[in-house]
Amino acid sequence: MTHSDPAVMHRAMPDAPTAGRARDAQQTREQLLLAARRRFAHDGYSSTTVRGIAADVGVNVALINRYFASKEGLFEACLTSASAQIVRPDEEDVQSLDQVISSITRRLASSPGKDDPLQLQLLLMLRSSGDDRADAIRRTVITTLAERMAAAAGWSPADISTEALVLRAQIALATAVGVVTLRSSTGINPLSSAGEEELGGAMGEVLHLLLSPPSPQSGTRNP
Amino acid sequence: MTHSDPAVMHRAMPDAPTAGRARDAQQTREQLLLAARRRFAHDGYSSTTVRGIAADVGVNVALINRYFASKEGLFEACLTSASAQIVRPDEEDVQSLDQVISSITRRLASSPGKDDPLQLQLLLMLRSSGDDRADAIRRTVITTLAERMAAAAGWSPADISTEALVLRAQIALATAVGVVTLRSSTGINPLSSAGEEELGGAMGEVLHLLLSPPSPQSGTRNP
DNA sequence: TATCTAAGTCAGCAATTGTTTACACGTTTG
DNA sequence: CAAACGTGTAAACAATTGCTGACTTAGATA
Repeated sequence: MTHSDPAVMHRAMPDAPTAGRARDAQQTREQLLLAARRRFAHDGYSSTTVRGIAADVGVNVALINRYFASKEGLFEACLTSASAQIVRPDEEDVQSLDQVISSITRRLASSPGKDDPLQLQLLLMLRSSGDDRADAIRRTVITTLAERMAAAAGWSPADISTEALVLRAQIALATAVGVVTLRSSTGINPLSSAGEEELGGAMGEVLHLLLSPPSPQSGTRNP
Repeated sequence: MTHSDPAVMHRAMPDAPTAGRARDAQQTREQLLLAARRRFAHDGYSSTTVRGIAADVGVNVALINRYFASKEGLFEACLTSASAQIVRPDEEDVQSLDQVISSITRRLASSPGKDDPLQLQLLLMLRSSGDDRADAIRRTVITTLAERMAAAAGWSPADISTEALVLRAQIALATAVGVVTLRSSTGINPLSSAGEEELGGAMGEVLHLLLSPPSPQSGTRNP
């Protein structure tokens, strides 16, 4: 069980060679954040080592503790960073249902690789470090994401008759989570090799079924 | 190849001293297996420590290496054990679709706790130790499980026209995986606190949509 | 140019973890 | 009963991990 170098499995070269300055704290900080997010999302918290992250970027391990105080702090920074991207304030307004669904299906089926932002962030939100504060962030993001989907489906906190949509939105989100998980964790086929055509089609059906208002003739049925 | 007793009761508390003999290797072996499966499924591979497992059972750590050679061996034993239960040979024949769906929804919505066999095994199949052999087992189990669902939906390896059902079955399985993951990992509501009524209802809709043959008017589709 | 601050490196510590070896206890059997 | 074997324990080893303090170097400034 002697692993040679775990770093080579993830990255071949240091991150974006954005040659600005030779010593740019801001840049290496973001490089560390990027590498950490990838490793945390893909390998989980405890399997990820700070030495591995530092090696990905090509800097010394001590920088992680300098910039993020601890491994836990780096993980939390990853969560808040991903949170800020996944639930953008400028999209606070309710999107249309078809918009939301097509966005999810498209970004979900884009590529089995883990470098798609949405897929990476979804995976990241499933990882737990055991820390209470980090877990709170994860819960908030997941809940907010589901509520946004529910809102697009017609849910309103005031209207009690639409309350069931929150649960249905969370199930819809769970479907996306499950698909991403199965595709990234186990590379089973045909799920992992499915293109946007097949996967997006079936996913669209499911999302429409769950989120479309329970009125007659709902959604597209595509056999 | 030691078959575990099918009538084994899952205990909620860490280790109930089933009074048989003071020193029963077979029994402590199974206790270790049980405790390991819980910890691996809930915490993942690398977060789980052999000392913790041994402490759950109340024995010395060295016994793990004695009975399972290594932590990796214990994990593999958990996988094969769960595999033997989740894909039982006596259910090799194709079940009816409604049977499969109701079974999944019922066992999935039973309890948010992680001690339900199906939920525990699904979580276990998502955990990776990095070992190739263990990953192969995981893939086989997931694939077989999805193919069983697809077969219940009418898939036949010979009939090329039913090929799409495999992908749809894997998406259905992904939904179950996602629900279990979200319920166990993040305790978000209302998903985590949803009873068999609400959760089973929506899950049944999704599974029927994905697995019902695309013929006219299939099943109940109205919430 | 000389200097000062920030950016980064280096070596090592303390704790944890998987694993092994030697030993003790209890059960069976001659 | 006593030897023999199986079951379990205790202590320690080697490797890894997160983290720290002292040191070095690059880049800006006076």
